[in-house]
Amino acid sequence: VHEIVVLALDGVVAFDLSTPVEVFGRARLFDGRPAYRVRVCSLGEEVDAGPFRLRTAWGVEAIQSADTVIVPGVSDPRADVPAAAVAALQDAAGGGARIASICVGAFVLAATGLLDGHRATTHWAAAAELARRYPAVDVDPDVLFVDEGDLLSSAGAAAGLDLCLHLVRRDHGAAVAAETARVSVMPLERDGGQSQFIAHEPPAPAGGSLEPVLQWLIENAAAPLTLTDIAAQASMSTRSLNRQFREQVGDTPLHWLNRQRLRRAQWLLEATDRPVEEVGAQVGFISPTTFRERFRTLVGVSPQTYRRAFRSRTDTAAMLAPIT
DNA sequence: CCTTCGTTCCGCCATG
DNA sequence: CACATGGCGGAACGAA
Repeated sequence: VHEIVVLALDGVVAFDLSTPVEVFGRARLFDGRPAYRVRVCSLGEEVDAGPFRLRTAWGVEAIQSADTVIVPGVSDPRADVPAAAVAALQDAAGGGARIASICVGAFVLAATGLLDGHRATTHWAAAAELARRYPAVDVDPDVLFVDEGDLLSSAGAAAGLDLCLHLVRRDHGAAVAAETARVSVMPLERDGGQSQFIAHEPPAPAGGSLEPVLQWLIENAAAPLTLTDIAAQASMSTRSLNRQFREQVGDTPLHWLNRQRLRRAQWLLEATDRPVEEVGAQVGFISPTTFRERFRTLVGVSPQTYRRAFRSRTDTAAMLAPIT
């Protein structure tokens, strides 16, 4: 059984702590057996969790046998991370364990140096501070979570749910993840719709001569681009562009571009009150109808439903975990 | 839901 | 000859 160990440091945010406990703890395989064994460990006897104290049954040594270590946020991200915790996390990573942070848990992870040279995210309000303190970490504040293979990080509290479900999907497939989401009363759309929430595909498939073009595409996604435009930018023929794209990105140019547009649209639906039609127009869909239809086929629900589902869940999160 | 029209994208092949 | 490019045409797809 896959071993999950959650590291509870003093000041641990209860919401972040319970997210992995609940999600992984509820995940079931097809035959009904638990998909994970979940343990919470701590440095000392008791953990100060703010409004309450927590007694854990395991010490940090539990981390050594973990397949995945989860690092929840702590109430003061600026606080020094205990050396024992740093050492334990470094050992775990050295031993091949997967490590994921939730919310400002990214500060703890960054303190180990493991994030150096990697992309990561954290709670939006703390992103600038993280980037300032750890310049070697490539901080992306605009995404729900980042998957760098064995190093993952998620944004604000609610995004921790997405991250955990993402891991369930990676480990046991979409069906198990969907069932877990259902049991946890998560809106389905976030796990049903594929990887639209993953900010960056895992390690950029090297040899990306198209990399600059991709960057340019992302920046100009709002403009009405045609294949010819893109080919011109890449200074190659449309034929070659199509071929290279398939080889390097594994997708066709326009299909990929639309995915970027939809990702941006999701973000706008989450973060703003702009009307659906406006959002569609702003990310580069000429016709509102087309926008709605494409959104639906890729994400699984209509833009309106998506916004509602997201709002209801972040409200809950904001209520339970007003972080920093 | 259907229909029309333009675009995309890929197999095939010539060319560098 | 191995390899990459790009033009051509048509089937499939997307936009309206």
